[in-house]
Amino acid sequence: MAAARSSYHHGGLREALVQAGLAMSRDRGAEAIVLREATRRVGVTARAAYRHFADRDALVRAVAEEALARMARTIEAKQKEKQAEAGGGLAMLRGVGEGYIQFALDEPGWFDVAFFAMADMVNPTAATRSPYQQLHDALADLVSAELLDPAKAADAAVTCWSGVHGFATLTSRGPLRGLPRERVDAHAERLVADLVDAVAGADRRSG
Amino acid sequence: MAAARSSYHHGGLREALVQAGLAMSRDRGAEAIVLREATRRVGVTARAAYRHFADRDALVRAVAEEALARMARTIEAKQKEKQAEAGGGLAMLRGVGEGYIQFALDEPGWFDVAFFAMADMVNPTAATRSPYQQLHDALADLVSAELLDPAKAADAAVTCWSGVHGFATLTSRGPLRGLPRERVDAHAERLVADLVDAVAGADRRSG
DNA sequence: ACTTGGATGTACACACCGTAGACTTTCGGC
DNA sequence: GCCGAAAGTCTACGGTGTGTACATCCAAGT
Repeated sequence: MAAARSSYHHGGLREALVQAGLAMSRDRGAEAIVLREATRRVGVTARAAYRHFADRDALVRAVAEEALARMARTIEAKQKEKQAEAGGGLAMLRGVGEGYIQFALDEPGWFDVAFFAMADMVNPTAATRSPYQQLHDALADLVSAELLDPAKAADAAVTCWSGVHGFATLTSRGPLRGLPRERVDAHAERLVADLVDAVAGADRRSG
Repeated sequence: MAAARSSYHHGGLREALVQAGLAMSRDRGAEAIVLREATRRVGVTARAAYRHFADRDALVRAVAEEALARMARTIEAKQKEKQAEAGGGLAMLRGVGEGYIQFALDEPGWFDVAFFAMADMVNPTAATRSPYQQLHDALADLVSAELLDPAKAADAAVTCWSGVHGFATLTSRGPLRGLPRERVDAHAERLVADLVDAVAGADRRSG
């Protein structure tokens, strides 16, 4: 069922094409995903792809969903790591931010593709756990722990997402991509700490 | 000299192609810039473009530079507006943030293209005034006014740029693009205020 | 066991894109 | 007025997304 057939019926074309797409986009991002090349790698005619995807864009979206899922896994791992060294809801939120950024830096191409899937991510479409949902869960925990005013949760989400996404974009494929990794990591840690502080420390400061 | 000639020599092909590129990218961003279509609009053979641009990418970069210049003008206008209602260096910094975001929302396509030019923007390449430089100038003013610790200026730049760029990306062409404009504007104002406060208010809070 | 229908791939074709080499027209300086 | 360089044209090649028509395979039903 999973192995490559020697003739005619492939057996798992859709999945194979997504894998090919992941390989292509890993280095040079979403625009490097080309349908014909994907079919070529899999060993099938170009037109065969259209049995599984309406058009190239549908392939890209499928690849994007997989990339997004991997991103979510990176975040989850980061959260576990941080929770171990210093627990609490704040650590979970920091994990989202740092995991988000780490994925963008480690896999800039996939981060670029994943952004496509984020477009439909806010709605409950995706069954997979998404970074957006991970952010919301972390903020919800903070609300439960009375570290965050429920009325300010939505604003907090926007603030955190914006800061982290902007930093990730600028440093992974943007103008700041030239910076040495250690310097970027230092910036990231401070940035995330500031964001978490601004969001969850608001009650303490201004009441 | 600037008007379109009736035959053979165009007179200002380079500029005309950039204009065509701006028109094409206005709605659908950088990937909508197609070299052949540009030459077609200008009324010239495809190959003619190569007298002025090494390849398509060079065209895109040229368009990006123009888009970036327009962005800078939007920011400048915003700064003048804000400075009138409530002066001070803080108003200048707020102007950068709000102008940046406003441009992204008003001209999402050009914002997308402009990002290409930002890549080479940090270096002193561009003669034109860039948003990055406007940000740095505003922060420098704050340092002069002793509202910002010089040692923290670099961090402040990263924090502001990340927050504003992320928000602009998410709301102009990203997952948050569906939000009604008034809501986005409200978020933007608060976000920028928070950023400015976090950056220039740090001394007051933590000393 | 044999047919049969729907899913899956194939063959071929088309328009469009970026780009290259060789040729032609025009412009500016002597 | 000539002539070299600059600016555009013509033709062509490989690559891409996508459409129409056909071939093949698998599984179910009698």
